[in-house]
Amino acid sequence: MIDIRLLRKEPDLFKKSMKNRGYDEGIIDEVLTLDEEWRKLTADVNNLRAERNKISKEVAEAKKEEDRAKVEKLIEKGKEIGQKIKELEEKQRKVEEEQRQLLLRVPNLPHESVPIGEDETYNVEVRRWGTPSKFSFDPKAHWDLGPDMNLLDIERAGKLSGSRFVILYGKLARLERALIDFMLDLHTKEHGYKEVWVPHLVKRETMTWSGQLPKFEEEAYNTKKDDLFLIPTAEVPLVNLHAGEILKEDELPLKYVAYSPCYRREAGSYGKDVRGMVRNHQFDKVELVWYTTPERSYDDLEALVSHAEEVLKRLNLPYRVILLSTGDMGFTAAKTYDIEVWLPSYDFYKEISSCSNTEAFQARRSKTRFRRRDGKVEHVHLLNGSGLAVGRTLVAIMENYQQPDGSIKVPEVLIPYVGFEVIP
RNA sequence: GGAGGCGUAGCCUAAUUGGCUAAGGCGUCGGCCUUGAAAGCCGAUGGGGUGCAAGCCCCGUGUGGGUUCGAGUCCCACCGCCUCCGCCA
Repeated sequence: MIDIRLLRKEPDLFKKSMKNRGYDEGIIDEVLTLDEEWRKLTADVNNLRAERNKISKEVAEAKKEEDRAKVEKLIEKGKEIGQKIKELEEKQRKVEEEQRQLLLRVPNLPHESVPIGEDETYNVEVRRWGTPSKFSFDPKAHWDLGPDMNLLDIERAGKLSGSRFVILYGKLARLERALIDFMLDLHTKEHGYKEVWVPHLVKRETMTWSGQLPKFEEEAYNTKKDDLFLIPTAEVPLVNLHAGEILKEDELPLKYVAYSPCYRREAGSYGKDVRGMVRNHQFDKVELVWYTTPERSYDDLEALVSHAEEVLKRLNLPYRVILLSTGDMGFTAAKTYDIEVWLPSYDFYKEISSCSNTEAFQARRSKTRFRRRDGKVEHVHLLNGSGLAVGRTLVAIMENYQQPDGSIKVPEVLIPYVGFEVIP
């Protein structure tokens, strides 16, 4: 949710933002019109309520004086005002709800450091690490490597669940589990995160607070009977952990890490990444979330990105970091870095982590605030990032660590976790 | 799933048969005092509207409705927590 007061003061800022993101900017004027109406109604209702409060007091006084005629007269007047209030309140509620529905569809304001452009071609590469793997032989894609050794089963997954699901067996399944463990260990032991185990089903409000709803309902799996949603990322439970709470400035920043499966319908991605396990309806992810203050949130974002990068460095996987342009950024983000890992099957870099500062956008929706040392209460800034997408990390290892004989070497740091050095 | 109980501000706790400003304590912040601190004293400590401002007004007792001139208090629904029973990996 954007700040309505800032919108009143600087509507052009938001119109520009909408345009830069490729949204319809007309919604801003609609919101402002409704806002004006709302303020007028609010003033009117408030005045009437003040009058009613006055009458109520007079009734109490008249009763004490046992002036029955006066009591009758006042009650009559009070009834009249009450009726008027009811009418105006109903109007006000309607306008308010209408405005809320519009506001929930306005994306976050991009930070000034974000490149302006309509799509990913305006993204800016920030840095590269490592050099793309070179092979003395013709490297295979993971969708050939896995099935060849009978460890990745896409056909049977299709039988059970349809397209965009996979089954892993034996050493590959073990490697997936080891990656989760390795990432959690790194972030908790070396980067100071607190491990959290979260629910995978959440309420509609929870999805709304973190920004997935109402705009992206098509993207989420929903259990009709209870109106619960399967989380598309652990970001959802993590950024709502302190909804409605007032945190202390001294306890910030709070750094959380959670492993969870992620469930996504991938409704708008037909024909994209159809082979293998790069884009599945269910995948594992280790997610990093920060609760922090406005003064330091952008420095903290850099730290968060470096924590995600560290995973790739330890695994010795080549990657690059991209600063997303306004047109390519997600709805809730003010600024986003993507980390892309080198995938031989794509002969290019592929997204493996997305790290964003949402500033107060999500916190405003979930009413997550903190009390400053001087007593002032303010919304926290919320950061989130993958550290990393586990399935894609597995893919990257398979493809980058493959050997001429078709086997896959296990990255050094993972050997203690899995207890073997080569797959199969 | 069934029965009962509970939900007040950052925290803890009050509020007559519905009636003046939700009382009090703790914590936090600011000020006075002090060489510094503690103690003590004074003030502030949820959201919104309006106004250049001082200020004025409204809302806020888990959430949403209802009854009433007037609701923390009465009624309904929902959410959450606790206790017990049932079921269950």
